[in-house]
Amino acid sequence: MGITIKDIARETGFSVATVSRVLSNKEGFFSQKTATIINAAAAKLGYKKNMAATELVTQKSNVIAIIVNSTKTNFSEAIIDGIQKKATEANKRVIILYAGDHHAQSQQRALTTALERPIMGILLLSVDLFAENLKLLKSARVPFRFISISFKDPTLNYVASDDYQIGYEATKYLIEMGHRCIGLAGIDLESGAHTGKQRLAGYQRALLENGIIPQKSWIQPGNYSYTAGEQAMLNYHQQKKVTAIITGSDLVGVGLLNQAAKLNLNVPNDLSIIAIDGTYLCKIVQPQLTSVTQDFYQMGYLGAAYLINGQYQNAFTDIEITERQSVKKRSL
Amino acid sequence: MGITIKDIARETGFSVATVSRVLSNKEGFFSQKTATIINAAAAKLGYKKNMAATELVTQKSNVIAIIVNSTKTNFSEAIIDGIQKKATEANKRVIILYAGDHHAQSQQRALTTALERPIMGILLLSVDLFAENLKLLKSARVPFRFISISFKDPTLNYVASDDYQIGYEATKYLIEMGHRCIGLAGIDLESGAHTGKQRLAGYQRALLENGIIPQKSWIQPGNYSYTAGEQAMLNYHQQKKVTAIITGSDLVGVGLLNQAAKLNLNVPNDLSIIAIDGTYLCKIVQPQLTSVTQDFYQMGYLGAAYLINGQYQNAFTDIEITERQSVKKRSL
DNA sequence: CTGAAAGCGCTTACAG
DNA sequence: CTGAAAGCGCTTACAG
Repeated sequence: MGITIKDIARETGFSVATVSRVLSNKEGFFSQKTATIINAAAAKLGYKKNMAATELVTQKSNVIAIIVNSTKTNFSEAIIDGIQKKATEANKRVIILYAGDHHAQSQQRALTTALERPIMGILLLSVDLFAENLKLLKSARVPFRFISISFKDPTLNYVASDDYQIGYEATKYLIEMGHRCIGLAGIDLESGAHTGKQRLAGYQRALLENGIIPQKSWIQPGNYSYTAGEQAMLNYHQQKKVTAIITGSDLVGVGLLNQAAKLNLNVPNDLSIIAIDGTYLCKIVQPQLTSVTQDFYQMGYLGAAYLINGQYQNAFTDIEITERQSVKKRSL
Repeated sequence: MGITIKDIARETGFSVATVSRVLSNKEGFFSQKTATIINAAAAKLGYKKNMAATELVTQKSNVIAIIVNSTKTNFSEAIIDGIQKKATEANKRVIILYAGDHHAQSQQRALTTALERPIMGILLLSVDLFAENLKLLKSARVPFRFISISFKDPTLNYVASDDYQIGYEATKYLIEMGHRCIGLAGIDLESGAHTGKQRLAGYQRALLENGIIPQKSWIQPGNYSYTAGEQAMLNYHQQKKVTAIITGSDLVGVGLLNQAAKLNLNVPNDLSIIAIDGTYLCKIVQPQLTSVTQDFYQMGYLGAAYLINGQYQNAFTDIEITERQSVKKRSL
């Protein structure tokens, strides 16, 4: 596949060993003079190192594999930017594999693609692995770490927001804004990750602390999608109880918002919404969605750093409430 | 890095040659009986083939590298899905590289990451390469193809929509809806790709065919972004001339829509909008955006097919007008 | 400072 | 049907 060090050796008269040394910059093992000659020849011939060969002999790789869902998780981009930043600083490469929209088979394909070549580690962006795929991943001797979702299982490492805190803060904020009947919509309570359950726990805690008894009907679980938001709104509308809703993602928030409009409900006058995530989606809808904003860039950066440094502890990144236009103070 | 065929050879008593043959399924070169033994051993030891080694010796690769912009091109997902589909059918792997937000350096990093290992080809998703990076790409002996943008340069292959046709159809549609003063916003006229220029040409053609003289002020170029849409709307508002606008992307359309709302303009009553792209964004805003819808999935599928088959012609994929809520018929 | 040689994990003519 | 051997593009002790 093109020019090799052998070609350069032939061209310059040096041995492949020497060529290899200057091309991989083994300081002290060559004179400046021969370096100049060899580099010139490399440039002239358009040499490109075959990293696969290097990885084969050195038995280590400098590539990080990211596995992402192809589902509409509009925040993966920020996470990836954070990873790239850290990777660049540490002189690592990153490749991305698509795991499809929560299908066992495409998950497996992505995993296999990553595992069947030398990589230094795997970062999984909010992909909730099927049991057999988790087993596959564990059986490989490759470090890995989840980003943006967390687990109870102590053998699984992650960098994520503190989802308990997210549920707690969102609820507390709405209570401070005068709401007492507060919905929680679009979170996944069935998943292997305990993201949804944690948010629910934080939500319940905040309610109880303020003397509010959580009602079962206030909770409309879902899979974090736009349609989950639409469906939840339909259900809330039948009950006519809640005055404010926390949505499991921005997309759930937008679905809910648009369904509310169809039902002739005005947000925030008739109904307040706070979305969890805080990506650009919150800013491009009308009214703009108030959100619990997660620091996705930081998640990516930290996740990459831990992977690169071989650190195995978990970490939480910061969250904050970003006030926009979808929550209204309710006078009692 | 884990179990190798040598380990399996030792375990089973066969030579590495035989192990290799059954593991890579060279039909006719082994008995069913030894296959059973070897496969069992491989499963037991948790063997994972090192494809990098295979690629080194066979001098060919089955991985397709996709290079994408990290910019908010919300349609890349559909393209990638199409590519994955074809790749899976042809038993190829795909890896994705992020080229950042139009920075020469991160483009180069993505390109290098792809080129410094064996790959069968490169697919570039709407990435407008800097001159030096295009040169780098051409100097490698790797087939490549652009997707979703087209070029004049005959050495560059692409699969895209016919942008002339897009400009033409969008304009014709608005004229049929009774509009005569029609804006074109957020398209890039400077880029190396001729996407923007083609759309402009189609637009002008449709205007002229209907006896309308194109006005320079009707054209507000930009970089296909949300902010380009906001800015364009501000400019149009000062002029108060156009009654309908074609936007270079869905995101431009949304930016324009929201800016219009800030200016107390009602879409579609005061102003009609048709967006080019037609991704889910058009459906999650209010009012929903009418669009010239591109078939991104098909672009990806076809692009991958051509790359895999070594076909070098260009191709156009279908477009269609999808009517939603942002264009209103204007009675004359 | 430089070269010859061994070896990373795999495949594949060649011989049997 | 199976094995010994050479080789893909690189790196790195070892010797000089």
